[in-house]
Amino acid sequence: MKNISKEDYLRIIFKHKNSDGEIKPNLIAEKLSVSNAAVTDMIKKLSHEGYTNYQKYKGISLTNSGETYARNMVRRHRIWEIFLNQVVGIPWDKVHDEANRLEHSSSDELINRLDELVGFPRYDPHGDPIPSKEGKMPKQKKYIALSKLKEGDSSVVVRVNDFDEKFLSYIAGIGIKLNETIKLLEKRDFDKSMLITIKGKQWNISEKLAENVFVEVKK
Amino acid sequence: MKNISKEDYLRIIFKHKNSDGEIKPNLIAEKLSVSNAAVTDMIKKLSHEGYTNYQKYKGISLTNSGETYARNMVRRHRIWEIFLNQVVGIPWDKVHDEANRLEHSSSDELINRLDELVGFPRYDPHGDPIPSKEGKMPKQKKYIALSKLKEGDSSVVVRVNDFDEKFLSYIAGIGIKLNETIKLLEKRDFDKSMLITIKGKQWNISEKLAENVFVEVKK
DNA sequence: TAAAAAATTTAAGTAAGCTTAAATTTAAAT
DNA sequence: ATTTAAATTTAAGCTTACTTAAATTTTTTA
Ligand SMILES: [Mn+2]
Ligand SMILES: [Mn+2]
Ligand SMILES: [Mn+2]
Ligand SMILES: [Mn+2]
Repeated sequence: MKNISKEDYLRIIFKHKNSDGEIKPNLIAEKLSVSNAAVTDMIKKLSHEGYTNYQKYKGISLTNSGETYARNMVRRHRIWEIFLNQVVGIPWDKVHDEANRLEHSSSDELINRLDELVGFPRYDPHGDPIPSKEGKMPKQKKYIALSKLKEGDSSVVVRVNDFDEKFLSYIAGIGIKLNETIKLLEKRDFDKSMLITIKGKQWNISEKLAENVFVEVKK
Repeated sequence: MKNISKEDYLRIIFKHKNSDGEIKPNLIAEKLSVSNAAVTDMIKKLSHEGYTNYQKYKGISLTNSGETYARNMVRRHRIWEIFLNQVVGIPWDKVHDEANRLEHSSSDELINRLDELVGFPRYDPHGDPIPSKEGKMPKQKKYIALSKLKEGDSSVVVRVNDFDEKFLSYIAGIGIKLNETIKLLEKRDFDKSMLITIKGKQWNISEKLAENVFVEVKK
C-alpha cells in the first residue's frame, strides 16, 4: 500500500473500533479532522482494496487483511513513541505527534531494530499495548477511568489517552504519569470535578480530564 | 512549506547544483525519477513561492530562502543517516533510502536532539558534510575520484556517492568504506578498469565504480 | 552554418484526497 | 407515530503532482 492517508485511516479504525469491531464514519472524520464525505470516499477505496468491509449506512469494520495492516501501523506508532521517549529522550507527553509522522516513513526492518534496541517493551509511554512483530497483542491491563473512583480510593495510573498533546502536557505538568499514585479526596456532584492528591500535592481536576486518565484501584 | 515533493526537489537542487549554483531540469528529473515536464511544473511553483530563480530555458538556482530551506533538508538527511548508522546500528550502505523518507517526517527539534546524541558530527556515513543547526557547512575534504589515481598510488577513501544502494552494498562488500586504504596496482587503457588492493585483497573494478569513490592520495 | 539531436516547455489529461452543498437515510425526541 | 435532528452519502469542484504527446528552443555534429 504505502499511502500515508490510508495508513492513518486504518490505524484510527483499529484503535477506535467498538467491541463488535465496528466504527462509524463520524468518529473517523473527527479523529482525522476531515469531512464525513472524505471518509465515505476513502472507505470505499479501502473496501475495494480489501482492507475494510462496507455497506451503506452500516458500521465499518476491518477485513483480516485490514486488521493485519492496521495492527502493524499501531505497532509502528507505539514503537516510535517508546523509542523516542527512552532512547532519544523526548518527554512522554511530546512523542505522539512525532510518531504520527514517523510511523509512515520507516521500513519494518527499522521498526524491528528499534523494538530490539528498547528491549521489546509490551506497553507504550501512554500505557497502550504494543503488538509484537508477529501481530500478537499483549493483554491490556484492567483499568477504570479516574472519573469513576470513589472518594477515599487510592489508585495507580495504568493508561492515559494520547491523542491531544495539550492534554498530555497539562497532566504531565501536575505530575500524572504511568505508575503514579493518585488518591481521590473529594468529588463534587454539581460538575463532577475532583480534588486529588499526587505526590503529596493537591489538585483540582475537571471531569473531562478524569475521563481520559485510567487507573487501577489499590486495595 | 511542509511538502515532501518540494523538499525533495530543493535537496536535490542543492546537492547537484554546479559551481555557479545552477542546475538543469534534466538532471533534477533524472535524480527524482520524474519527467522533465514535471520538473518544469514544480520549478515554476517553487519560483512563485520564492525558493528558486527561473527563466525559461536557463539554468535553475536557489534563492536565499531556497538555499536555507535546502541546506536544512540536507542537514536532516545526513543526521538521520549518521544516527541510523551509529545509534540504531544500520550498516552505512543501507541508511540512505531510510533517511530519504525520515527527513520529511521529523521536527527540527528532533533533528537537533539526534545531532546531539551522535555528538554533532561533521560528516555523514558517506563522507558528506553535515550543515550545522545555524546552516554552516563544514569544509569538504579535498579529494579526487578513485578513477583518477595513477598506478602505484596509495590512497584513503574520503567520500562515496550515496545515491544508489546497489552500488553502496557492492562496494561495502569488497571492503570499501570511509578511511579505508586503497592502492592502485594496474589500470587498463582499453576500458579504464582497475586492479586495486584493499586490506591485502585484490579486486577488479570498473571505471564507473571508480568514478563514484573519492580518495585522498597518500604521499 | 545547416541539419540533426537533445533538452525544455506547453498542452491535455489522470488519480488522490480533500472540500462544500444538497439529497437521503437513520436515530432521537416529542 | 410523527416530527426533528443527526449522520451519511452523493454530487460537483478544487489542488497537487504526476503522465504522455506535441511544440519549441538550444546544443551538438557534420
Ligand atoms: Mn500518521
Ligand atoms: Mn501512545
Ligand atoms: Mn526525500
Ligand atoms: Mn549520505
